[in-house]
Amino acid sequence: MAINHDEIKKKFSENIFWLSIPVLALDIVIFTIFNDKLCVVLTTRPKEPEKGKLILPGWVIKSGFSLEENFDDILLRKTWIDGVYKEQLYSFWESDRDPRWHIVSIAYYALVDKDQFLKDADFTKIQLVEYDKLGEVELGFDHKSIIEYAKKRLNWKLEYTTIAKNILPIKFTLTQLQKAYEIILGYDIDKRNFRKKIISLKILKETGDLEKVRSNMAKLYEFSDKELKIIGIL
Amino acid sequence: MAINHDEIKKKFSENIFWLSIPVLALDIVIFTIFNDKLCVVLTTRPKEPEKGKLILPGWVIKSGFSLEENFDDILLRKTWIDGVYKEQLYSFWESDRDPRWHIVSIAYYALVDKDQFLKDADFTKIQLVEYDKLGEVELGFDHKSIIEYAKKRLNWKLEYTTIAKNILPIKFTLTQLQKAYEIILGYDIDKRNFRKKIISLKILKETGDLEKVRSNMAKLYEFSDKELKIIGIL
DNA sequence: GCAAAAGTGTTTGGTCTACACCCATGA
DNA sequence: TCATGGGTGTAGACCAAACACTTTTGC
Repeated sequence: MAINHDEIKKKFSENIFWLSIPVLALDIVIFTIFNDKLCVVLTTRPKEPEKGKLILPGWVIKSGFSLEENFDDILLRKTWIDGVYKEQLYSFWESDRDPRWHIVSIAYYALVDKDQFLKDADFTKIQLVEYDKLGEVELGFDHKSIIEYAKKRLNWKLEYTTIAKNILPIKFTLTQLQKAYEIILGYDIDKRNFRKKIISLKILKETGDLEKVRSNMAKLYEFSDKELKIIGIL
Repeated sequence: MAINHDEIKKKFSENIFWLSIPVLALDIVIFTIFNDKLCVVLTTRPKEPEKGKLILPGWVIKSGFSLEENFDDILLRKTWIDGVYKEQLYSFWESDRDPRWHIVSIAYYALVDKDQFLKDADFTKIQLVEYDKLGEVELGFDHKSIIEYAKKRLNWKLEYTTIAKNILPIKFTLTQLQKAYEIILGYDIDKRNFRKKIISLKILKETGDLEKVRSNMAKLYEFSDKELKIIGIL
């Protein structure tokens, strides 16, 4: 990769650098399950253009810090959430965001358990919007399509990996797990088949603890592997 | 996404802008099958740092053109290849590439049929390296890990989509198709099962043409759908 | 006549799907 | 006593994997 340093320096000196290369931003699609609905964390755009519309938490990427570090920094400053599962999604060309320069947005998506989210989140800065009701709100820039892209990836990851653990508490019942799948994927799953399949995959281990659910005691499980495993779940 | 224009402008005026945001580059992993081997297109880094090492074709992204347009431009200028199947792979933080600024590389991978490749490519600028022999050459920057990442994605796409058409000529025999799968995936496939499966998926149609292969006549097929289809192949 | 590649079916084992009832207990 | 959710097994359909021989013709 040959970078023409001289040309870039020349453009600097002419103060037109900001026209010749795009600015890099990082936007985050944070999913959580709240009130049995899949929700997305959004914030309100404070200034023109698109002032007042809902947008994804994001910011300009700073040099000197890796993408991961930029992610953590943006997440913390924008939402006060700390330490979530994250994955890079795609880089989008957002040419219309600002007339003065072009922006490339590196989009990430993140999953967070509701309880951790409620504990940490700063609701003066952010709000939760149900995924199924995104059509009813006004989203800024092309953030709607970024969220839809993230949702597709999430669906796929649910079906083929153990990613579900990142949207659940550490210990959970099989019914909770199944419900998370049904909420996100949007269809019902047969209870017996689901349990048989999950158990046969040996991705969970019993914690030994029980939780009282209404009247019965339900076994609490946890994922036996800390790492994400690629394995056909459904 | 709140961009702090004032802050950025201030940094411009101080001429330290190039320290505060990273430069965006685009690198391309081009795969083709040559001599029954999966190969990658590489070029030689012409200057320091990493001078003389093999690197992926790439260049700094220009504002004013979309990522796609930047891709086409870089591909054409660097290899003289025109019009290939491409897909965005991942964005990598390449902090060590140049001490003076940080680079984010948006990596793409591309597939090209050998014949189109040979017709177009400018071999004074590029060369082919067998994927399995990448360990024997010196690759610059972190391009080895980018290529490995691309290979994983390619494997997955082969198994679950009709992407194979982009590395084959338009018309091909079932044996050619099977061979492409074996070369890329790296293991043998049962001929009868492969044919049964492929035919049952109805992703191919007979062209009516035959090709003389040694002594027998083999039916030539083509993909019936122009678009990439997501469907479990293997 | 032999090497090389095309083409073609069947059996078997495993996996997925559909489906229904009992139990415990809090209200 | 009833509403709620936990927990369990089986039969049939479908799919994947293993496996071998005949045909053609260039050399």
